[in-house]
Amino acid sequence: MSHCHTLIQNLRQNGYRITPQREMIIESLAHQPGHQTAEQVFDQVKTRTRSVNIATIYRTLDLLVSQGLATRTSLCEGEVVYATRQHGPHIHLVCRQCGCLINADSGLMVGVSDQLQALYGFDADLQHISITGLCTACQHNSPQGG
Amino acid sequence: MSHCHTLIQNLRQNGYRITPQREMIIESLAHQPGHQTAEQVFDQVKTRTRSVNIATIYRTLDLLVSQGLATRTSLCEGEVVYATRQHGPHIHLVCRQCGCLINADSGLMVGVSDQLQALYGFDADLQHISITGLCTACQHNSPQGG
DNA sequence: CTCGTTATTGCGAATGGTCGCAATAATATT
DNA sequence: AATATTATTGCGACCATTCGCAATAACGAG
Repeated sequence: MSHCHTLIQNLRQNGYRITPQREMIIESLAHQPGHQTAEQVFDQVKTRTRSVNIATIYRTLDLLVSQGLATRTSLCEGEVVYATRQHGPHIHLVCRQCGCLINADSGLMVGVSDQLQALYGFDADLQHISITGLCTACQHNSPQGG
Repeated sequence: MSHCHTLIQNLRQNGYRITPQREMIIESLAHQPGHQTAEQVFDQVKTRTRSVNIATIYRTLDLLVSQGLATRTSLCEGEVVYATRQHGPHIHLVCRQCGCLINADSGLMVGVSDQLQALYGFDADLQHISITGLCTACQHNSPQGG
C-alpha cells in the first residue's frame, strides 16, 4: 500500500470523508520528495481538476497537520511549507538576520522529546521543525551574537 | 537604565534611527510582562498617538525580532505573539489537536543549543519557542499518538 | 438502488500581514 | 541654526489565509 493510501486510510478510520479533492491534495503531498507551499499544492491539483478551491487546499492541509499526518514549517522570509511524515526528518536552522537555511540532523532532539514526554506527558513533533537563530557569519557581524 | 532604554540604545548602536513610533512600540513591548499580538501593540500605541500605522507596527516588530531584541512565537490557532528577551525564557507546548498550551522549562534545550553551536556553528534562539505535538489527553484519543 | 443525514465544498468577504512609493523626519555636517 | 542625506513613515493596494453560508456530495441505512 502506497504512502498516500496509508494517509487516506488513516483519515477514513478517524471518521473523515474521503473526497476527490482530498485524495488529490494528499497525493500531491505524498508524491513530492521535499516540501511545498500551499500555492504549489494548489497549482499541482489544478492541473488535474478545475473543481478545487484554494480554501479547500488550506482546510485539507490544516486537517492533515492537526491529525499528525503532515508537518507545517516556517522557513525564511515567512514562507510556510508542508510535507508528509514520510519526508525525511530534519531540522531547518533559519538565520533571522540573513535568512539562510541550514539543515540539521533531527537526532539532536531525541533527548528533548524524551524529557517532554517524561516531565509533561507531551508527545512533541520534533522530527521536522525549524529553529531560528544566527548563522556563523551573522554572529560575527552582530553585537547580539551572544 | 530601564529595559526599553537598553533596547533603544541597542538599535541606535546598530545604526537604526530612533523615531517616536519606535520608542512607543518598544515601550509597549518592554512594559508588558507577558507577550502580546501585533494588534495589541497597535491598540496600545494608538492610545498615545494617532500618528502610527499598522504597517509600522509590523515593520518595527520584525526589526526587533531580526535584531534578536524580541521573539516571535506561534501559539494555538495560529496566534502570533511578541515579547522582549526580558520575558522569562520558557517553551510553549502547543497541542495540535485541542490547541491547549503547556509551559515548559527552557532549560531542556541547553543540550540542543550547545550541539547546534558545536556541530553547525549556529547560535539558536531556544529560550522562547513553541513546540507542537499532542498533550496527554489527546494522545489517548488519537491513533496517531505514537 | 434510493434516500436521509451531515460533512465538505466553492465562493466572496473578511482578516492578518506585506509591498511600493511619495512624503516626512531623524541625524550628521557645516 | 540651516541644510543635505537618507532612513522611516503612512497610505492604499496587494497577498496569503480564514470565515460564514448555501449548495453539493460522501456515506450509511434500508
